[in-house]
Amino acid sequence: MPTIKDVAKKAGVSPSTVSRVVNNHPRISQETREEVLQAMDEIGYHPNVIAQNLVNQTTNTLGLVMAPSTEEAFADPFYAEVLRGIGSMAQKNGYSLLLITGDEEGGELEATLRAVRGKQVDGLLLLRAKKSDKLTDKLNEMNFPFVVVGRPEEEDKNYWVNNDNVQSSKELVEYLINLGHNKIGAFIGSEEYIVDQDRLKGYKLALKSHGIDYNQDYIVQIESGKQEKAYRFTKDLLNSYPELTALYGIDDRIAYGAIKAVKELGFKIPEDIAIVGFNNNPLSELIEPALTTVDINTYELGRKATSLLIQVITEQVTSYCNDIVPTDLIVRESCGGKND
Amino acid sequence: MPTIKDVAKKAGVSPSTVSRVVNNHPRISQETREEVLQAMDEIGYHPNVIAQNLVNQTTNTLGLVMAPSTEEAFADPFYAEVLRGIGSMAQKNGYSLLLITGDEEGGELEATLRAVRGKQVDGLLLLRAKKSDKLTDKLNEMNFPFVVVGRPEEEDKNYWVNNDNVQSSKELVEYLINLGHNKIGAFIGSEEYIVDQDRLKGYKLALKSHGIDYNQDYIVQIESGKQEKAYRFTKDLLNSYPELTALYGIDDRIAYGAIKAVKELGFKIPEDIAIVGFNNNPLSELIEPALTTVDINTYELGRKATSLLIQVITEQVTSYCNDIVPTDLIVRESCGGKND
DNA sequence: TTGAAAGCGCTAACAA
DNA sequence: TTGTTAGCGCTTTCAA
Repeated sequence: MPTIKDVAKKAGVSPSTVSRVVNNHPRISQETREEVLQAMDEIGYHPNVIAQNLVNQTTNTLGLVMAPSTEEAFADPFYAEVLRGIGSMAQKNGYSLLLITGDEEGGELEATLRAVRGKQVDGLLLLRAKKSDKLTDKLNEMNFPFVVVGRPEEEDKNYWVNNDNVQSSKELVEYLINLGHNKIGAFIGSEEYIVDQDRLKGYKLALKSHGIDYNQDYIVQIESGKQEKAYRFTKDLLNSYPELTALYGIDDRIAYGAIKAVKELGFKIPEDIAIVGFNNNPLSELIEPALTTVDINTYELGRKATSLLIQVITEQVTSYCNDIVPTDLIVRESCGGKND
Repeated sequence: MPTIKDVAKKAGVSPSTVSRVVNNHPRISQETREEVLQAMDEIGYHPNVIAQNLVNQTTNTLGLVMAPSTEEAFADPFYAEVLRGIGSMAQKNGYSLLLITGDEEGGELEATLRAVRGKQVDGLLLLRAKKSDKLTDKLNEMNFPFVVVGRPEEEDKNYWVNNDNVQSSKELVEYLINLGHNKIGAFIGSEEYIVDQDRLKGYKLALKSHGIDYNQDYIVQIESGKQEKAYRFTKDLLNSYPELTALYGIDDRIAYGAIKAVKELGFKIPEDIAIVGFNNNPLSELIEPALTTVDINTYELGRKATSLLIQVITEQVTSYCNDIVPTDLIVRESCGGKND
């Protein structure tokens, strides 16, 4: 592989001159520029990016931290969609993407620190924020640029991009309430995840603002995406609390499990039981009944997060800020009320 | 950020000694090793990976070439799943993953060459092979290590990992034939993609071996994943050829579109029309009726491809070879015949 | 406008 | 077992 020296020799100039034409340095004569370009072309020269990275102390690469494990990560359409957005924006700005995953629970912390300390990335995108996150603490301590996709615990000590989960969850539940439901079972994720807690908060707010008492018994904890569990839990829940007329799944896939269970129990959807989900999984319009859910605009989330990160890296933004991506209530058939 | 020199100074040794303990060089006394380790710890030293890469002329990074554009790529669960497999194997062997995508049609060629020439990756994984692929030609010319996921045109001039699409497609169609179908409409992708042509070949072989005439009119070209189109094309197809009793989608998502159309036309599945898909999309067991399809073991495909690539890079394998990952026919409800 | 020289942080002969 | 030295391929100051 030819180096900058080879080009220099061929063109009869110094390596620094070649470097200048490679980097479009302005103060260089048209003549030499052309000679050098020709020489580069003739011997098939391409700059060694690693060497550039070393001397420039920058890599034009963004790290993508997927929590908690690759295995789960890619199985979730949320990731696929947010990756689309990230990829599109990164590319547009000339950044590469380095995937960072951990092999075990929490393994991504080590992997991430290695990439950061090893100077392999200029900044990080953290997908899915945990409530107490050692990684964010550590990164802040190191003063390393990163953007959280989701709302971090310390809202004003981080850059982040998120949906307004509280508000959209509230709207979703109010939609149910307006349809006449006031006993609504809900499957919510672990306390560890902020998204889940935000959505639960929205649920509570909706009840409150309509003067409906919150009943802890109607809330079932579940890991997001665990359809099989949702299926079983739904049966348990409806057996224990036959007064329920609606079910709220923290994730569309949870709702699918619920739908299956409800049908098997012989109830009709939406006549006997209304069901809503969250995230607008592509399948939700195909399933029967088509699921009423919230579209969280995942693609846009990815784009905005990436754009913000690049601004942070290039110091176009210097004080903590965030961006809220709007959501859309997608009314389909699982609650009736299509005309609402 | 402390460098190797700082550690050397602190520990009272030379930089090369520090380098040796970092790299677990054997010939080093226990004493100095410990002193150095302690010094590293005290000043918080971590090797600069970029500098290591430059001097070692290797990056421990695999490039992932996603064709044709990020946007489409991540929307397909195939990618998500194959990424899982790749990620798992890469991690296990200490390799990082660099995502390479193009911003326009064919843009990934440029992006890939830049990464290769820039020495950013040690090898490449090409996802989804095109029939005439400039990239593979170019890479072979440069003698750069890569593995194709899918079957490349020149089978014995590349390393590749694939499913036996011809055979599994044949089995799928034979399954339909055994159920009594002999007029089977099929939605197949562009001629450009080898996967699609292989599956079409399997379709033809199945008919032939059962003495059924092949009817070109029953074959509709479609881009894989285009559910909306499949929906429209299905209506057209069934209107034009009411004699059809079964539909074959090159991709489960195509089948979803077909299912929707068939239902709307008032036909029953599987009683009036049987439907099969391909790829075993996670949604296929949820849709109604649950879709009979072929599981292509995408995760394993990713793992095997990565493993092979690493072998090629480390020169454990030096002559062209390939690996076939077995598929499984997944019989669900969309054709009846559950007991077959 | 161009070149010489130093240096980014690391590794590896070679010598001691 | 350890240190000295050169060099990976590039950029950039400084001087011309």
